[in-house]
Amino acid sequence: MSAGEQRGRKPRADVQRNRAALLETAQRHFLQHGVGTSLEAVAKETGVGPGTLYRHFPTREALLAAVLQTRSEELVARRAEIARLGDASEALRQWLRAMEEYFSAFSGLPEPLMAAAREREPDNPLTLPCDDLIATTDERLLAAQRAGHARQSVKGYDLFLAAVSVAWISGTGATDEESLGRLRALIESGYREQDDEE
Amino acid sequence: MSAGEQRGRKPRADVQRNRAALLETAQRHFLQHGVGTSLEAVAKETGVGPGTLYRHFPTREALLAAVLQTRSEELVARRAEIARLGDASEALRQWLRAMEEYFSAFSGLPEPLMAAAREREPDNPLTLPCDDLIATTDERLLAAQRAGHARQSVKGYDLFLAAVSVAWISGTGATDEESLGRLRALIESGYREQDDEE
DNA sequence: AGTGCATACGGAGGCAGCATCCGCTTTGAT
DNA sequence: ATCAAAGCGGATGCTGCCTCCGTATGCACT
Repeated sequence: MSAGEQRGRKPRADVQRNRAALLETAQRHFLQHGVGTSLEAVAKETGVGPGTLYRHFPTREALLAAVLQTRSEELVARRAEIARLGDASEALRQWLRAMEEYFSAFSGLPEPLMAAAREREPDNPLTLPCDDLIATTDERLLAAQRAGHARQSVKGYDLFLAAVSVAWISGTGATDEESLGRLRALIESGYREQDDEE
Repeated sequence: MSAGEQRGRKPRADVQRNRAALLETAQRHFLQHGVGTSLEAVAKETGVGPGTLYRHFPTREALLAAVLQTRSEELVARRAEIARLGDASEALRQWLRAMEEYFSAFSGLPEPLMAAAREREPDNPLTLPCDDLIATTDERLLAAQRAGHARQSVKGYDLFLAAVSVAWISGTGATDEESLGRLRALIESGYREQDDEE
């Protein structure tokens, strides 16, 4: 299945192999050293030349997007689960948390993510995920607002920004989990409708 | 005045001249290109060698701290004004805003600032300002809490983090002033005591 | 199996920025 | 005018980015 049009020749075997190996190494390096890790080092450790890396992934963002693919799919799955929740308020809370975790996958991820949100050039492979996330946030927020659980003055983009912020702070490593928890609570009590006590 | 002990020789004239010129150029470059600007370029444009720059300011952080000196003094002055305000709630609001503006002086400033807050090594010249700001935030928050204007569960450090976050987002340039305003409002309604309506 | 060709590889190399070191100049004191 | 200390600045080595092109590799066809 899958191949819509593999006109002519069958793709070479080493291409897939190298691509997979590069993704593997890149993920490790992103995890250990953040998104700013040396691409040259990734290539070397994979056992390929820099040229091969750059042919497969022309920019750092492209490599990043490819490495994030798995996590993106997880997030989409989680979104579907969350959408089925009855409690709109709880759904919104969980969705914000899911986004935050996604943004915290690698240290320094929020920067290129926000850069992608800034420049509306569609050649940035991180732009598409972003748009999608903002749209989903809007959906969950609207549902919560309809249920009277969230202030009308808040916009989905605001909560997206809040989630990115918390992820950014988390990535700086300057803050313990306790402070992060209080920050999340602060944001939550910021967007909640006041009569929404439980 | 000033010179407590200028034992032996009078300091050379070119030292002060170069230092001032470097600060001037550096401020311009930080403003235009953010805190990551090329130090080599700063030196070249000032008309001195790289060695001279690094002798005066051993690290990027040292240069940054020196350039921020003026703004730090302004912030201290503003803090004194704010401390004189009768309304503790308004004082807290203004102080948070003042911090945020300080952090937004140059694009990318929040990163090294948080890094300074993380590593407790005192050789980082940005650490001291940070500590001071957090302490002041605590003072303003405590006053607001005593007046019943802020939730007891909030800590000064949380609001410090919130201010840094907004500055960071602002620095990414991905967000218009309107969204930033809503984000500030969200934070404010997050730390305010609910019965504090006006 | 052997041949030919498209495709992909990889490393050399140019570029930019960081940070250091050391021979030489400038400066203030005598 | 002279001297020594203090400061200067550029040459230098290093790391990382990214490109280009000669070469090796794997697929298809015989």
